[in-house]
Amino acid sequence: MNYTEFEQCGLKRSMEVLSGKWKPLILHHLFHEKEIRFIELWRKMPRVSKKVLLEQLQQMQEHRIVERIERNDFPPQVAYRLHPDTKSLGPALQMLEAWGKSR
Amino acid sequence: MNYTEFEQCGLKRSMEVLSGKWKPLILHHLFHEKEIRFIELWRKMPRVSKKVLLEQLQQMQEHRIVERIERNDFPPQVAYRLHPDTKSLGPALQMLEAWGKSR
DNA sequence: GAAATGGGTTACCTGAAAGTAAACTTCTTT
DNA sequence: AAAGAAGTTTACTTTCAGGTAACCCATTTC
Repeated sequence: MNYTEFEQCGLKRSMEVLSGKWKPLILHHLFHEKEIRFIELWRKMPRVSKKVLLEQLQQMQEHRIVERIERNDFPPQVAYRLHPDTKSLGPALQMLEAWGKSR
Repeated sequence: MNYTEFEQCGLKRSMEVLSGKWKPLILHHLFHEKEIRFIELWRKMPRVSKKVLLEQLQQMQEHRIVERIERNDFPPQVAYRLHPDTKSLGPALQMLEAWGKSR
């Protein structure tokens, strides 16, 4: 019995980085908007606190799911967009979206 | 701002029922084996306790991800297989599997 | 009749995820 | 100078998924 199978399952690894209470919604928005400011995203998701939203985004950044773009304008302007690696997930996520809707 | 969007996001709904520490691995096995006994599944995943494995399976049953088949033989024989509704997820999950492996 | 089997239950514990609330920073507007 | 905006941080609390360990039940085999 090889225990490494545990770590090798690609599905598990994918799900790990995609799951989190607010991540699917973030992905949903980013797939539709291509780039969105932090504050805008927050306005679209008024039930999360800024803190938690930020945490989710930071984790997604570490996992290379999203990219953070900072323009040192004033007022501070930070935007998020999908990381290029994530774009190939589009079709899979669309299927999940449709499947989730139809139940 | 409509809060119901929160509940309507299909991606969120999908992820909710698919995520859980051991569910991706369970899915992985069920997609490969079509039907598998509880004890067999447990042997393939020796790092989960029976209790937790059972919990995951029960949740997946409630969510109509898997089906439970009971044969009242002796010793008790219970098997799990994918629920028909889940089979259409095959392609999406394969993509996630591949994506997860390639990083 | 003792032990093993397969599926499941019970009771209890722990850590990480998520929530709440407030404050900080740097600049702009009034 | 006061107030507000955008992004972030700090500190503290609550919740719950998952973990451990032991036990139950019906039958079979030794």
